[in-house]
Amino acid sequence: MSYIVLPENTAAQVAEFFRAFSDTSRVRIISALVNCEMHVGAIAEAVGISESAVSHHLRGLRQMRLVRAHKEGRQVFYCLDDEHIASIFHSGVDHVEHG
Amino acid sequence: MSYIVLPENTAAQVAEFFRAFSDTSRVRIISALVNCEMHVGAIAEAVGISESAVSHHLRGLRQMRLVRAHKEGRQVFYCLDDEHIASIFHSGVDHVEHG
DNA sequence: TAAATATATGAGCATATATTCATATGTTAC
DNA sequence: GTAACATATGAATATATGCTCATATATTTA
Repeated sequence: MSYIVLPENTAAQVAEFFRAFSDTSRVRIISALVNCEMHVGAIAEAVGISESAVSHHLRGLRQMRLVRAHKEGRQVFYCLDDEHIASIFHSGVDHVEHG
Repeated sequence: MSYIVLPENTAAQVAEFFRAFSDTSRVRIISALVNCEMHVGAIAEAVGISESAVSHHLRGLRQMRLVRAHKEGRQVFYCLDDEHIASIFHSGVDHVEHG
Protein backbone atom coordinates (compact mmCIF):
# COMPACT_ATOMS: atom_id res chain seq x y z
CA MET A 1 0.00 0.00 0.00
CA SER A 2 1.31 3.42 -0.85
CA TYR A 3 1.15 6.36 1.51
CA ILE A 4 -0.17 9.54 0.05
CA VAL A 5 1.23 12.57 1.81
CA LEU A 6 0.56 16.15 0.82
CA PRO A 7 3.66 17.58 -0.91
CA GLU A 8 5.82 19.87 1.18
CA ASN A 9 4.89 23.01 -0.77
CA THR A 10 1.17 22.50 -0.53
CA ALA A 11 1.39 21.46 3.10
CA ALA A 12 3.34 24.63 3.87
CA GLN A 13 0.64 26.74 2.26
CA VAL A 14 -2.10 24.90 4.12
CA ALA A 15 -0.21 25.34 7.38
CA GLU A 16 0.28 29.04 6.69
CA PHE A 17 -3.42 29.40 5.99
CA PHE A 18 -4.49 27.73 9.24
CA ARG A 19 -1.84 29.70 11.14
CA ALA A 20 -4.00 32.75 10.49
CA PHE A 21 -6.60 31.19 12.79
CA SER A 22 -4.10 29.96 15.36
CA ASP A 23 -3.92 32.99 17.63
CA THR A 24 -6.56 34.08 20.13
CA SER A 25 -6.48 37.73 19.12
CA ARG A 26 -6.74 36.93 15.43
CA VAL A 27 -9.63 34.56 16.05
CA ARG A 28 -11.44 37.34 17.88
CA ILE A 29 -10.64 39.83 15.12
CA ILE A 30 -12.01 37.42 12.55
CA SER A 31 -15.08 36.77 14.68
CA ALA A 32 -15.75 40.51 14.79
CA LEU A 33 -15.58 40.70 11.01
CA VAL A 34 -17.92 37.79 10.35
CA ASN A 35 -21.08 39.87 10.39
CA CYS A 36 -19.96 43.37 9.67
CA GLU A 37 -17.12 45.42 8.42
CA MET A 38 -15.28 47.42 11.05
CA HIS A 39 -12.54 50.00 11.19
CA VAL A 40 -9.30 49.39 13.04
CA GLY A 41 -10.15 51.44 16.13
CA ALA A 42 -13.46 49.67 16.60
CA ILE A 43 -11.82 46.27 16.22
CA ALA A 44 -9.22 47.21 18.81
CA GLU A 45 -11.91 48.33 21.22
CA ALA A 46 -14.06 45.26 20.62
CA VAL A 47 -11.22 42.78 20.97
CA GLY A 48 -9.51 44.66 23.76
CA ILE A 49 -5.99 44.95 22.38
CA SER A 50 -4.02 47.95 21.13
CA GLU A 51 -4.65 49.47 17.73
CA SER A 52 -1.04 48.75 16.87
CA ALA A 53 -1.44 45.07 17.63
CA VAL A 54 -4.63 44.98 15.58
CA SER A 55 -2.89 46.71 12.71
CA HIS A 56 -0.05 44.20 12.77
CA HIS A 57 -2.50 41.30 12.71
CA LEU A 58 -4.53 42.88 9.93
CA ARG A 59 -1.44 43.27 7.81
CA GLY A 60 -0.83 39.54 8.03
CA LEU A 61 -4.45 38.75 7.32
CA ARG A 62 -4.43 41.15 4.37
CA GLN A 63 -1.29 39.59 2.91
CA MET A 64 -2.91 36.19 3.15
CA ARG A 65 -6.08 37.60 1.59
CA LEU A 66 -8.24 36.62 4.51
CA VAL A 67 -9.48 40.18 4.81
CA ARG A 68 -10.03 43.10 2.48
CA ALA A 69 -9.73 46.76 3.36
CA HIS A 70 -11.10 50.04 2.04
CA LYS A 71 -10.50 53.54 3.23
CA GLU A 72 -13.19 56.01 4.27
CA GLY A 73 -11.61 59.28 5.22
CA ARG A 74 -8.94 58.51 7.73
CA GLN A 75 -10.50 55.26 8.83
CA VAL A 76 -9.83 51.91 7.20
CA PHE A 77 -12.64 49.38 7.19
CA TYR A 78 -11.94 45.70 7.07
CA CYS A 79 -14.10 42.73 6.17
CA LEU A 80 -13.55 39.06 5.55
CA ASP A 81 -12.45 38.41 2.00
CA ASP A 82 -15.04 35.76 1.21
CA GLU A 83 -17.56 33.37 2.66
CA HIS A 84 -15.05 30.56 2.72
CA ILE A 85 -13.12 32.29 5.49
CA ALA A 86 -16.23 32.67 7.62
CA SER A 87 -17.11 29.06 6.90
CA ILE A 88 -13.77 27.72 8.13
CA PHE A 89 -13.97 29.96 11.16
CA HIS A 90 -17.40 28.55 11.98
CA SER A 91 -16.13 25.00 11.57
CA GLY A 92 -13.56 25.69 14.26
CA VAL A 93 -16.09 27.21 16.61
CA ASP A 94 -18.44 24.28 16.03
CA HIS A 95 -15.65 21.87 16.79
CA VAL A 96 -14.80 23.38 20.16
CA GLU A 97 -18.43 23.92 21.14
CA HIS A 98 -19.79 20.52 20.23
CA GLY A 99 -17.03 18.31 19.05
CA MET B 1 -24.68 48.59 16.41
CA SER B 2 -23.08 46.14 18.80
CA TYR B 3 -19.95 44.22 18.00
CA ILE B 4 -20.11 40.54 18.70
CA VAL B 5 -16.70 39.14 19.43
CA LEU B 6 -16.01 35.57 20.42
CA PRO B 7 -15.24 35.43 24.17
CA GLU B 8 -11.58 35.07 25.07
CA ASN B 9 -11.95 31.48 26.35
CA THR B 10 -13.70 30.20 23.28
CA ALA B 11 -11.37 32.08 20.96
CA ALA B 12 -8.39 30.55 22.74
CA GLN B 13 -9.82 27.07 22.22
CA VAL B 14 -10.53 27.77 18.56
CA ALA B 15 -7.00 29.11 18.11
CA GLU B 16 -5.54 26.07 19.81
CA PHE B 17 -7.57 23.81 17.55
CA PHE B 18 -6.40 25.50 14.35
CA ARG B 19 -2.84 25.60 15.68
CA ALA B 20 -2.86 21.83 15.20
CA PHE B 21 -3.04 22.46 11.44
CA SER B 22 -0.56 25.34 11.46
CA ASP B 23 2.68 23.44 10.95
CA THR B 24 3.90 21.88 7.71
CA SER B 25 4.92 18.59 9.30
CA ARG B 26 1.64 18.23 11.17
CA VAL B 27 -0.34 18.97 8.02
CA ARG B 28 1.57 16.23 6.26
CA ILE B 29 1.04 13.83 9.15
CA ILE B 30 -2.68 14.56 9.09
CA SER B 31 -2.76 14.14 5.32
CA ALA B 32 -1.20 10.72 5.69
CA LEU B 33 -3.87 9.69 8.18
CA VAL B 34 -6.82 10.85 6.08
CA ASN B 35 -7.22 7.59 4.22
CA CYS B 36 -5.59 5.02 6.40
CA GLU B 37 -4.27 4.34 9.81
CA MET B 38 -0.51 4.20 10.08
CA HIS B 39 2.07 3.39 12.69
CA VAL B 40 4.65 5.90 13.86
CA GLY B 41 7.56 4.54 11.86
CA ALA B 42 5.56 4.53 8.64
CA ILE B 43 4.41 8.09 9.23
CA ALA B 44 7.97 9.20 9.85
CA GLU B 45 9.12 7.56 6.64
CA ALA B 46 6.23 8.95 4.60
CA VAL B 47 6.58 12.48 5.89
CA GLY B 48 10.34 12.42 5.95
CA ILE B 49 11.04 13.53 9.51
CA SER B 50 12.44 11.66 12.51
CA GLU B 51 10.32 9.24 14.51
CA SER B 52 10.96 11.39 17.55
CA ALA B 53 9.59 14.48 15.85
CA VAL B 54 6.56 12.49 14.70
CA SER B 55 6.01 11.18 18.19
CA HIS B 56 6.14 14.69 19.64
CA HIS B 57 3.59 15.91 17.10
CA LEU B 58 1.35 12.93 17.70
CA ARG B 59 1.34 13.58 21.41
CA GLY B 60 -0.02 17.06 20.80
CA LEU B 61 -2.56 15.80 18.30
CA ARG B 62 -3.63 13.08 20.75
CA GLN B 63 -4.04 15.56 23.60
CA MET B 64 -6.24 17.67 21.37
CA ARG B 65 -8.17 14.58 20.31
CA LEU B 66 -7.41 15.07 16.64
CA VAL B 67 -6.03 11.54 16.43
CA ARG B 68 -6.66 8.25 18.18
CA ALA B 69 -4.12 5.54 18.80
CA HIS B 70 -4.16 1.81 19.39
CA LYS B 71 -1.34 -0.57 20.02
CA GLU B 72 -0.58 -3.69 18.01
CA GLY B 73 2.39 -5.46 19.45
CA ARG B 74 5.12 -2.90 19.71
CA GLN B 75 3.70 -0.66 17.05
CA VAL B 76 1.19 2.10 17.67
CA PHE B 77 -1.29 2.87 14.93
CA TYR B 78 -2.81 6.28 14.59
CA CYS B 79 -5.89 7.51 12.77
CA LEU B 80 -7.86 10.72 12.63
CA ASP B 81 -10.33 10.93 15.47
CA ASP B 82 -13.36 11.70 13.32
CA GLU B 83 -14.55 12.86 9.93
CA HIS B 84 -14.71 16.46 11.09
CA ILE B 85 -10.93 16.61 11.28
CA ALA B 86 -10.55 15.34 7.73
CA SER B 87 -13.22 17.77 6.61
CA ILE B 88 -11.42 20.81 8.04
CA PHE B 89 -8.16 19.57 6.59
CA HIS B 90 -9.78 19.30 3.16
CA SER B 91 -11.22 22.80 3.50
CA GLY B 92 -7.70 24.13 3.97
CA VAL B 93 -6.36 22.23 1.00
CA ASP B 94 -9.26 23.42 -1.15
CA HIS B 95 -8.59 26.98 -0.09
CA VAL B 96 -4.96 26.96 -1.15
CA GLU B 97 -5.59 24.99 -4.34
CA HIS B 98 -8.53 26.98 -5.66
CA GLY B 99 -9.21 29.83 -3.41
C1' DT C 1 17.43 -13.23 30.82
C1' DA C 2 19.47 -10.37 27.30
C1' DA C 3 19.22 -8.07 22.94
C1' DA C 4 16.61 -5.87 19.48
C1' DT C 5 12.75 -3.12 18.09
C1' DA C 6 9.05 0.57 18.44
C1' DT C 7 7.53 4.43 20.63
C1' DA C 8 7.59 8.08 24.17
C1' DT C 9 9.59 11.72 26.70
C1' DG C 10 12.59 15.51 28.74
C1' DA C 11 16.15 18.92 28.08
C1' DG C 12 18.31 22.15 25.25
C1' DC C 13 18.70 25.10 21.30
C1' DA C 14 17.46 27.81 17.38
C1' DT C 15 13.84 30.09 15.22
C1' DA C 16 9.23 32.13 15.01
C1' DT C 17 5.64 34.91 16.89
C1' DA C 18 2.82 38.49 19.48
C1' DT C 19 3.07 42.45 21.74
C1' DT C 20 4.74 47.12 23.01
C1' DC C 21 6.87 51.44 22.10
C1' DA C 22 8.37 54.99 19.17
C1' DT C 23 7.82 56.94 14.94
C1' DA C 24 6.03 57.60 10.15
C1' DT C 25 2.32 58.35 6.90
C1' DG C 26 -1.95 59.97 5.44
C1' DT C 27 -6.37 62.61 6.35
C1' DT C 28 -9.45 66.14 8.24
C1' DA C 29 -10.28 70.43 10.76
C1' DC C 30 -8.88 74.91 12.07
C1' DG D 1 0.11 76.35 6.93
C1' DT D 2 -0.48 73.57 11.92
C1' DA D 3 -2.81 70.50 15.03
C1' DA D 4 -5.41 66.47 15.90
C1' DC D 5 -6.69 62.02 14.52
C1' DA D 6 -6.44 57.15 12.36
C1' DT D 7 -3.61 53.76 10.81
C1' DA D 8 0.84 51.62 9.52
C1' DT D 9 5.36 50.19 10.37
C1' DG D 10 10.07 48.98 12.34
C1' DA D 11 12.76 47.62 16.23
C1' DA D 12 13.08 45.38 20.46
C1' DT D 13 11.69 41.92 23.68
C1' DA D 14 9.48 38.10 25.76
C1' DT D 15 7.40 33.85 25.01
C1' DA D 16 6.22 29.82 22.19
C1' DT D 17 7.36 26.26 19.06
C1' DG D 18 9.75 22.44 16.40
C1' DC D 19 13.54 19.77 16.14
C1' DT D 20 17.52 16.96 17.81
C1' DC D 21 19.79 14.17 21.03
C1' DA D 22 19.91 11.25 24.86
C1' DT D 23 17.37 8.31 27.55
C1' DA D 24 13.26 5.71 29.25
C1' DT D 25 9.47 2.43 28.67
C1' DA D 26 7.26 -1.41 26.56
C1' DT D 27 7.17 -5.49 23.59
C1' DT D 28 9.03 -9.28 21.02
C1' DT D 29 12.58 -12.60 19.91
C1' DA D 30 16.69 -15.39 20.73
